[in-house]
Amino acid sequence: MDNNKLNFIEESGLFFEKLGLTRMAGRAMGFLMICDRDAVSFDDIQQALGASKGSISGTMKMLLHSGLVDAVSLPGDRKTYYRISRKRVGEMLRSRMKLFEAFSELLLKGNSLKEKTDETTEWLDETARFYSWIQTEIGELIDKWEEKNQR
Amino acid sequence: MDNNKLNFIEESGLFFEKLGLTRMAGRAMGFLMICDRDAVSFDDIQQALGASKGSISGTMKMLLHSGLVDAVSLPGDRKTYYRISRKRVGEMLRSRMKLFEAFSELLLKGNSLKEKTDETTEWLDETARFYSWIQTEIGELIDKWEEKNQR
DNA sequence: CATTTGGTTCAATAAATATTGAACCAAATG
DNA sequence: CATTTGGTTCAATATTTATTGAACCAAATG
Repeated sequence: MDNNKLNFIEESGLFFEKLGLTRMAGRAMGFLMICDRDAVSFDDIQQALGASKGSISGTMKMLLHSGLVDAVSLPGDRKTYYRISRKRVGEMLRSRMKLFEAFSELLLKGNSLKEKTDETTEWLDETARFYSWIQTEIGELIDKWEEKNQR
Repeated sequence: MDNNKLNFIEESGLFFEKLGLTRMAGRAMGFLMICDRDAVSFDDIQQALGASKGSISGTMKMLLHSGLVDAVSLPGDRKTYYRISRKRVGEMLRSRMKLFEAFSELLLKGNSLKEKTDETTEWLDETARFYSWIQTEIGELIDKWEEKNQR
């Protein structure tokens, strides 16, 4: 494969690793992005990434589970093909928003354990309100985008 | 220490671990949140978390570097004290927005490597525009919050 | 019903990361 | 200027996580 493409795949690996996926999953995403094939088989991916079957099997399962990738099957073909999920663009971010709500809750729980009222109390409270608020607002932004970019 | 507090500290450890910090750094954040002391010394933290000096040293350095924690010094006292950063609430999120811009750029780079125009091309383009757009919008939301919650 | 295909599973291993603990250092104190 | 304090540094170790590869399995094919 073209060297630029190989570099891109590695770059993608490192990027998704920063988001908490494995490097291999990030590579697979990178490959799916640029491979110029509509549906990519297990074998194609294994070849392209030069990894073991076991590793690809685990990787694709986690990408499917996380919703980043869809499986596609074709009639008269036992292989499973993979492609980047075609669900609405904001879905990925929407699911990340759950973390914000969880953060907000953690902060409130922290506050409830405090025995003194001080500047930290205030910080905990404001930060909790901030994350809870902005998570809702971001949800609305996502809706707005999706309405405008209707399928 | 109270058992609820110890549990909270562990919970905080796990939460921040999900965000990509170390568990120990998350524990330190948890402790700083609920310790009911304005300034907490290295030694206090080490005691509370039952870890080695080396581990606490590295942990506090990374929390300082990431901007989550501030160092405080007191006149006539050589110790360094630590507390949760008092910078504006949205700063933490604002810095995360750089990831969105980076994601957008990764997607565009991917697109530039494609040789065919297909549904993936479209996805890459729309998703890149989405993340770039929403990152700006979120920046504005943060501004709005900070204006309303003026210090 | 034997063989091939398209994987999955899992124990072993490799690689990456976090933690310890001892040695060390600079600044403050006696 | 010797000692104490408040750490830092770093090699060794422990822990966690990812990857391999061989054994395995079910469904499709011959």
